Amino acid sequence: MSTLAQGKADLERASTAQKVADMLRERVLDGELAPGLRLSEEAIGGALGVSRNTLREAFRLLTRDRLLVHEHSRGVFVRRPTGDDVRDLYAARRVIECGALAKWPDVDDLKRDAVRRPIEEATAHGAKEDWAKLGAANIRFHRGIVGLAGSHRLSEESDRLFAELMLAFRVVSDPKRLHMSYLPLNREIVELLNAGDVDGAIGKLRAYFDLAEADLVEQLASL
Amino acid sequence: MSTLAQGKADLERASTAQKVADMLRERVLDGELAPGLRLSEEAIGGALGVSRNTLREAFRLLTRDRLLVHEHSRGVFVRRPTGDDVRDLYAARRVIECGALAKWPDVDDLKRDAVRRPIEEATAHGAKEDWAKLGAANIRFHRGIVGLAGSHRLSEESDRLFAELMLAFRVVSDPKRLHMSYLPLNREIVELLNAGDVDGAIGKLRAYFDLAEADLVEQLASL
DNA sequence: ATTGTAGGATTGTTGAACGATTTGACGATA
DNA sequence: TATCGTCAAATCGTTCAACAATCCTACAAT
Repeated sequence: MSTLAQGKADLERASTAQKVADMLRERVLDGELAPGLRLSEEAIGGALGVSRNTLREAFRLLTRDRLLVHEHSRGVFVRRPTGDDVRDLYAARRVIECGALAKWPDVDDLKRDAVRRPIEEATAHGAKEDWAKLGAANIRFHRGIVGLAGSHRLSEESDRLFAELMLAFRVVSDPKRLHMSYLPLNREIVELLNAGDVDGAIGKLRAYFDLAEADLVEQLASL
Repeated sequence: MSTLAQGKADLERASTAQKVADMLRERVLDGELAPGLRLSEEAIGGALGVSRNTLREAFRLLTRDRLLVHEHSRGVFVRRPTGDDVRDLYAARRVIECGALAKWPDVDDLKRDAVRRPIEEATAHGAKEDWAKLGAANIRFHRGIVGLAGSHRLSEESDRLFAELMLAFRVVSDPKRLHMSYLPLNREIVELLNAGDVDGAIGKLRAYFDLAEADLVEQLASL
C-alpha cells in the first residue's frame, strides 16, 4: 500500500516546469547560482533545453518560494537576503516553532522521534567533521519540531523559510563554527523535552533563535 | 517618501499574468467560480483575452496559493476543501495566531489597534445585518493578530490560509449564524487583552478555533 | 458487467515573432 | 568635469500557431 502510494506520487510528478524548478532550486541552494546573480531566460533555457515559456513557469514557482526575485522587464535574480529578511524569517520561526513545540505532550512517539533522531545524527556527523551533513541534520531537527503541529501546510511553509535561510547562510564565513556552536543547545532542548520540561525547552529554543539571528544579522551587516 | 514608495509599488504592478491571477482570485473567493469547477484554458483565456501561456502563468500563481489544484494533463480546478483540509488549516492557525498573540505585551499601539478596531467594525456591521462586511472585518481581526508577530512572511502565508478558509466557508449553509455566533467570543478576547490577561486571551482564542473547526468540519461532512 | 479500442477534445511544450522596456555608450551642452 | 538627451543593442512580456502526449467518452467485444 505504501509502495503504491509512492508509485503514484512518482507518476504524478511529470511537468517539465516542475522538474526545471527542482533542478534550479538545488543549484541555488548549492550556491552554484550565487545570490544576486541574474538568470537570463535565453541562457538558462538554452542550457537546459527547454523553451522560454516553460522556463518562465519554473521561474514563477521559485519566485513564490522566495528563492528568486522577479523585477519587471529586468529579469529574475537569485535572492540576496538582507538583515531585514533574516529578522523577518526568525520572527516567523519563533512563532511557528515555539508554538509547535508546545504540542509535545500531545503527540505520539513517531513525531517525537522526528525531533530526537536528527540530533543524534547531527552529533555523529559533527564527530566526523562532516559539516554539510551536520547542517542538514540540523534542518531536520527543526522540521521535526514544526511537524509536531500536525499541519501539512505549516510544514511546507516552514520548508520554504528554511530554504530561504540557507540562502542567507551562504554569506557566512565559517559555517562550521555556526553549526557546531548551536548543537549543544539543541541537545539540551531534547533533554528538557525528555524530562518533561516543555516550557524550559521552549525557552531554550527561543534563546537559540535570539543567538542565531543576532549572529547572522551581524555577519550580513559586515558586507 | 511614503507616497513615492506607493507610486513605485503601483508602477511595478504590471504583469498581465499577475492581473489575471488577481481577477481569478476574486472570482473564486466570490463563489462565482465554484469549488470543483474545471477552468478550461481555452474558455478562460478567450473570455479574458489573454494567451494560453500567460493564463497558465496565472494558474501557477493561484495553484501556489492553494485556491486552484492542478492535475497533470487534466487541467486546473477550483479547490474543494475537505474536512482534512480544514483540520490542517486550523492546526496551522492555532500555532500561528496563538503564538502571535503572545507577543501582545511587546508591541506598540499601532499593532494593537489593528486587532481592536476590526472588532468594533464587525459589531457595527452586525448591527446593520451586513454579513459580508461582518465576515471581512472578522478576517481583519485575525490578520491583526498575525501582524503582532511582526513577520511579513508569516502575514502573507496567513493571508493564503484565510483565502483557502473562505473557500471552505462557501459550503456553509448559514454564514450569518456562523459569523454572529463567534463575534462575542472575539470581543471577549479583546477585553481580556485590554485587561492585560494575555494567557486568558490565548485560551479563549484556542477555544474559538476548537468551536469553529468542529462546526466547519461537521458541515463539510454532511455533504 | 468488465475489458479493449478508436476518436475527439484538452493539455504540455515548443518555436518564432513583435512590441515594450531596460541598459549602456556616445556626444552635446553648460 | 559633470549632467543631460539620444540612440542602438539586448532582454523581457506576450501572443500565436503547431504538434505531441494525455485524458475522456462512447461503443463494441468478450
